Amino acid sequence: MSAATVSPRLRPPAGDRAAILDALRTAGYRLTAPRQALVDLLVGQGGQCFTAEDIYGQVRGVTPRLGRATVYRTIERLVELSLLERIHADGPCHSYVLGGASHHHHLICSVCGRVWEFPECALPQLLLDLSAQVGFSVEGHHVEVFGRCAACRSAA
Amino acid sequence: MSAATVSPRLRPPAGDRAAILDALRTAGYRLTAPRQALVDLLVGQGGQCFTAEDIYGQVRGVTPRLGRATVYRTIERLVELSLLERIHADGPCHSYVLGGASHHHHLICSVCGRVWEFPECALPQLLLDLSAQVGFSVEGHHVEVFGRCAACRSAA
DNA sequence: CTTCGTGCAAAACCTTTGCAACTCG
DNA sequence: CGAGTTGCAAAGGTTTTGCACGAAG
Repeated sequence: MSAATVSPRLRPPAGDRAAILDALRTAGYRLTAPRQALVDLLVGQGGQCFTAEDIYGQVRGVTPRLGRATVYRTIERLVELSLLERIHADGPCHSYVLGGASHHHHLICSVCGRVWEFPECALPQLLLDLSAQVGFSVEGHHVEVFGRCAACRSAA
Repeated sequence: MSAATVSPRLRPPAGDRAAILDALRTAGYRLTAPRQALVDLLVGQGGQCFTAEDIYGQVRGVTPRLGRATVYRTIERLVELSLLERIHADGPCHSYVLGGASHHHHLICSVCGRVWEFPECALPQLLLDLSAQVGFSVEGHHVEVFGRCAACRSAA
């Protein structure tokens, strides 16, 4: 990949354990052991997207007593705080990626599931103009681009 | 709404009962009574998005003997034929809208759930350029804009 | 201490599947 | 008729909830 020459550039998804725990504490949530274990796991996903059930499966190997409900509740909390972003990929219900704090969009590899973020909002003015035409007040938007990343293309 | 002056314009989602039945037949599927009842219901959604369970709930009042499995199987078939489009809105799993045959994007009212389609692909060249930078081969993309439609704004 | 969080288990959902009966073409 | 469809019921999966115990601040 030679992405370094043009801007805006792509950057790897954020996954800062300390920052996440900090945000949790700041929001008034307790820093419990299960939450820390889960944050560790999430950071360990390396920017790939995952489902709640994925995480539950993985956590069983590390902290077997950690319950399914805690996984779901923690994920929900992180989404509320925009530390985790729910992405709307196909498949068994919701997937998530780390690092939803800043506004951005996704580039999703259909082979390996890895996600890249667009650090800038690339929504064209055109869409906003069209929305205004029908009296629409835009509250948010979501852009997903699907394709094959370089690694998966060369592997084929 | 005064959308008529600028192009590309918005158009209401397609919902042509005859065309759908025709497409089903052309694809080699039988035109059974349950399928026709379901198509009627889908057309009757008036461009709003819905879940499979929504449809099942509604069909019970009209054709009580029509089973849940038939609803799910019919929806799947229509999606395969691009007569129905799976949209990735939040909420209890998958939602759908009628009229996925042409490439377009969605404008979704967060209050009433009504969906407008962008008849043209408005994905900015920028995103494609960025994708190319990281060696990504783009296979598809999906754009959703959330907001409040004119009717829901004036109702507030 | 008091409140918030956890684990467990069960419940609630949504979706898919197996199979005998049925019906469109 | 015969292949494709349907209904029913049950299974499979995911997500949510209730509650008593436990831990954090």
